[in-house]
Amino acid sequence: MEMTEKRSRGRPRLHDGPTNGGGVQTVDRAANVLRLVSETDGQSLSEIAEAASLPASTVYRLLTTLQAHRMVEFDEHRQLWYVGLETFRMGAAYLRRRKLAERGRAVMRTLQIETGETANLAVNDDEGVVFVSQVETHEPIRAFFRPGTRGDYHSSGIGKAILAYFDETKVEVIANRGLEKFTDFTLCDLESLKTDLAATRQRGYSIDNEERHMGMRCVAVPIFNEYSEPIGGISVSGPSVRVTPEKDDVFGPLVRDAAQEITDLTGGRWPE
Amino acid sequence: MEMTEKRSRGRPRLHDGPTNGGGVQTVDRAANVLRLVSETDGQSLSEIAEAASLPASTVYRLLTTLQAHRMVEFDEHRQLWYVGLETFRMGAAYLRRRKLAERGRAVMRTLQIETGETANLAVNDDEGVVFVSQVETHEPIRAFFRPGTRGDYHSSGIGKAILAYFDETKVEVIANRGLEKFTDFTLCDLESLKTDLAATRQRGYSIDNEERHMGMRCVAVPIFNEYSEPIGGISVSGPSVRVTPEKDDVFGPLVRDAAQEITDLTGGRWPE
DNA sequence: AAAAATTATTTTATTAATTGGAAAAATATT
DNA sequence: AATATTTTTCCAATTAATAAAATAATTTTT
Repeated sequence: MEMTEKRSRGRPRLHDGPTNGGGVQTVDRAANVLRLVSETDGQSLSEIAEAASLPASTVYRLLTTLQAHRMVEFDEHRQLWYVGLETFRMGAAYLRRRKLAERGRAVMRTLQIETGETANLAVNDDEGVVFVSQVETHEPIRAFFRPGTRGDYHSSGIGKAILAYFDETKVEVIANRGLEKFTDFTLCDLESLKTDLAATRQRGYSIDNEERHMGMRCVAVPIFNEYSEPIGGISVSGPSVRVTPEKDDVFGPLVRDAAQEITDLTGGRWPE
Repeated sequence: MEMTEKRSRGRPRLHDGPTNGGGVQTVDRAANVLRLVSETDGQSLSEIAEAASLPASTVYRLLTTLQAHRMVEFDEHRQLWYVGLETFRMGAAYLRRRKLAERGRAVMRTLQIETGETANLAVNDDEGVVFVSQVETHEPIRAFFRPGTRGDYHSSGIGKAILAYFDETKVEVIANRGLEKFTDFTLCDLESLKTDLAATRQRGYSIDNEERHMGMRCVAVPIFNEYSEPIGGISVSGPSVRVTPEKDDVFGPLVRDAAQEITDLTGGRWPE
């Protein structure tokens, strides 16, 4: 299909991507500080200043400004800075947009019960996938991701499910950025990755066979938007002693049905 | 056991609250813009500029700076701005430690004073509820739980408040594990339990009418997570001579307001 | 078809606002 | 007691953000 003639009003940008040079320094710094605060569980002013390579007085003013917006909070007791409720509130709007997590929740609960294992939902951006929601199994040994956790495309079940529906060139671009090795089974070269993606398309679901964490397997399927582009995916994950290769062709179709349902619920279109 | 009057290091602040006037204007504006973008489902530059009462060129530069951090994204098709994945990611850290007990503490103190009775906070796990925090009444006769105490779903006020918002099938699964009898009033069969849960949903709070300990009553309301799933609850409990049925429709709404406030503070969403 | 209106983006002169060093005020450490 | 940290405030220097205006595209009106 042709490009959907995306015609902007107004004067077009010189540089197509996000503005690289022409940013507002102060906001740039504030965003960095906010990210630093969100990445740790409580940090002192001096630690943040150190990490941001900025004078403490500057960081202090940025933090108090963000605090006025409740985007960060300060624990008087421990004298540490944390990310605030308002940042969470604004971020939650991201999920509301497609209502992916919201609408997917019921489907994931069903999937969790059907398989007995933990169900996960993640969305993609340029960098990789971000886990957004999880319905946990009741088994004592379980796969656990915090919401907001990042994962690479090549080393996660959902990531590989998405890659399988990307252009070949895009896959190559991602591979050229480097394929980090996490376990003995991680696919670290373009060749074996491509083979795996072809197999994924063939069988209709991807398999992460201890490629990110030893002893953990998962089965995943992508979710598509209205242009049949993959925008995320769901998976069922658990310890390899329970999520065995023998179960793949039971779990696979279940995950696939769930992904189709979520795609449907969010106004997406399944490819052909 | 008052505030552990923890003194800050460093020079003390003049104005104790969050800095109101002394913020960084640019960051202040950027935070406003981000909030505006997050509050609507796609806005054009001029709409945002209008809402922010700022010149379009200024807002443009703020937006592109936030875009470089992936905190907002721009839909080329529709020419509209949306919240970005990175805002979600950073906000998700707010839930890392939900700090339910910590954040609920102030609300519980208020509830204790309003009712004069002991306020309790519990969270659910697979087996039942676990009491994690308590603000005790000053009355000599009081309900006491040691933090970490477990309670069954069917025989505690908070447990029943939570059950009332579980799937019916999940309730049945729990009932099938057996409903232990503690007093003459304990609900030991699925039928009467279901009736009670329906009444709970109806009135907006659950009542434990000497169902666990003779002579003890309590009124409870659940606390919800961001998907409106119950993750715990709070209650007011005391001897049935003081916590009489006549007081239920005074205590009920008070507990409910408190639960709503804690839900809000911890990033949860009240169902519909 | 041409003109006018609308919208987004870039450029640039102006100056308001940010900055960061240093001092102050408290606690922590030796 | 003395010294070292840490947070917060203050302030003069000047950087960096601002907003108006220009530009370039599109859409609507004439």
